[in-house]
Amino acid sequence: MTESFPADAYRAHAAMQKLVLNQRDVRTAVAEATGVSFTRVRALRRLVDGPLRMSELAARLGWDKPYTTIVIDDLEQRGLVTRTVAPDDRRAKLVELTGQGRAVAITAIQILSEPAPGLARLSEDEIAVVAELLEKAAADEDD
Amino acid sequence: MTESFPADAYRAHAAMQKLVLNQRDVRTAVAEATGVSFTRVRALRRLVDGPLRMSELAARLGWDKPYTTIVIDDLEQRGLVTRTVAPDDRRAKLVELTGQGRAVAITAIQILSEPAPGLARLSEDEIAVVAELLEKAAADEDD
DNA sequence: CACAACAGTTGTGTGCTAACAATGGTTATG
DNA sequence: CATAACCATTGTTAGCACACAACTGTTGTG
Repeated sequence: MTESFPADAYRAHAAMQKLVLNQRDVRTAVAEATGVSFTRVRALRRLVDGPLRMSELAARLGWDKPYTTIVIDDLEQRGLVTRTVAPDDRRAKLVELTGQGRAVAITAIQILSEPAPGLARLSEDEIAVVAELLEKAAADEDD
Repeated sequence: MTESFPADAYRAHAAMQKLVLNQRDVRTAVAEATGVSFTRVRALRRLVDGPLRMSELAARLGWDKPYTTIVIDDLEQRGLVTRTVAPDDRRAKLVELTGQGRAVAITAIQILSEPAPGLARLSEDEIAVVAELLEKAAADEDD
């Protein structure tokens, strides 16, 4: 935490913030495009690789179980996920995307992965350099 | 909007998102460190360069006036800003940071400008290159 | 089979982020 | 000087993002 970065690190970080956080808040953009709040979209995104139990989902999203129930209730009512009893444990429920839910998740992913317009100011070679270096820096966890 | 970026732009963007959005949400970190919600801190940050009228502040933050009133009420009660009648127009109020309010704003700015830990994985020369290129890409508006 | 451990739900409550309509006081304009 | 335009506030309403306690039903264990 007290790593004492070189001044360029602060410049780079500030520039990244501008590029990533600029266009009137990504969360708002996702929510408007999908009609689902960003937090709920996070849940949908977690499910694209396959169904999860409520408790698994809660753990990965960092939510407590009651809150997860509320969110999934809402998504189920909207027809974006289904809840079925787990075959191996009647206590557990498997939450799974519907076709519609998958479509919403994909829309969100596309919006989130759309590069910041400012990157167009760089040449292809420059972008390649940036991509290379930043990927080295970001070898971490996920959202 | 349909600019068709090279694949590296997507890679760079994804890496930036990881770096910027990783550490358990900057907004939460700021709120916890200052005891003031991130949205309210935004108002404080707008005031570091000098007092503003309510309507000015509202316009710059993209809020409507009633909501701005609520936020400033709260900040005033906490002793972070003062409200005084504008000398040239008795309808208008000038909102100004107190010493304490300025301290909160500065704390927030420091947290927000702290580089992502992952950047430590790059050499000083690499960071310099990244800073150079990203600043070229981010020649835009503000928060 | 009693009982602890676990999965999920319900219920309650809090704070934040707004939006909109209506109102009162102040300034500019015809 | 009447009236429109403007500044800020109050009041109302609503959705969202959680947290915690208590409860039902299910599974595993001694």
